[in-house]
Amino acid sequence: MPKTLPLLEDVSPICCGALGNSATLDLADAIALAVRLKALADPVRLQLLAYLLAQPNQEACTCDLAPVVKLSEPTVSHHLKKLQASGILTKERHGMSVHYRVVPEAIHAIARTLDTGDWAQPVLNLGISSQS
Amino acid sequence: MPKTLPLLEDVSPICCGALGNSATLDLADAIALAVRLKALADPVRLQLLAYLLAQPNQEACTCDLAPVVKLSEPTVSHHLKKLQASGILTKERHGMSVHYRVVPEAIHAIARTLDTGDWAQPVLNLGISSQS
DNA sequence: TCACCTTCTTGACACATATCAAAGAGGTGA
DNA sequence: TCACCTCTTTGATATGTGTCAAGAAGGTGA
Repeated sequence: MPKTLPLLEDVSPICCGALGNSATLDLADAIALAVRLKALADPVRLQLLAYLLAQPNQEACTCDLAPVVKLSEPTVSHHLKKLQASGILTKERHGMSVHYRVVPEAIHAIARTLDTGDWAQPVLNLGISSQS
Repeated sequence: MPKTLPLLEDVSPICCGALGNSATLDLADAIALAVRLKALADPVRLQLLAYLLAQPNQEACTCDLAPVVKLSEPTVSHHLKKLQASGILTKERHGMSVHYRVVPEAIHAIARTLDTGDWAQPVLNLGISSQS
């Protein structure tokens, strides 16, 4: 304890309102929302989503997506897995290839959550599965 | 070149539609949106925002905010700086203390961008200043 | 000027994440 | 079975990020 000042817990601040510590967002809820936002908060993943949204069925396979973002297929696979784990994409095998499809409700749910400020809401029960 | 297979650029995929590479989201726009989402995509910053939104004027000073998230003041200052740099908060000196205030339009703009899928839009001209 | 308060910056550290090459896994078709 | 295709996992590396202690910066009041 090298300081002579009291610890943070021992003294109440003088400066402002000293508002009654009304924590309005539980840490668990904050983490749940942050995980979904973090899945979106990457330029590569946004580009992948934009491309998928522009497709007729909002779906495409990995080999089509890699050229879109000009990255290696393992890297794209990593990003797709992350989006799928957050419930923003679903995946489905079609013969040799795997089709990823956008779940628009997932994106809308995140947008609505941000818009209304109801951040303690469950956002939408998106399963948050690890992978298929 | 240890592989005998042709490079990705040399061969067109056979699997799916071989859709004409219609890049729908420019990399610069993707980065711009990702920066804003990344500012939101942190549990601590979400808790800080939720607390600020619950205050009468949607503002508070640093010394009030540190206890809310139970972190040191330098750490909270770092998070507030990040939110301010993304245009989500504004800062203002009041005597000794500094008041941070939410810019609701900034959050609404991000939500609307996600909701409409117009990700190449400028989101809102939030200045994205480094700091004051 | 001095003591004090609030806030920010710096430096250091641990941890998370983006990326690729290489190899493995799962499927198709001869 | 074998060759081939698509996709994923693993291992390694580089970069980014959250955190704190220590000290500096900016302001107040005596």
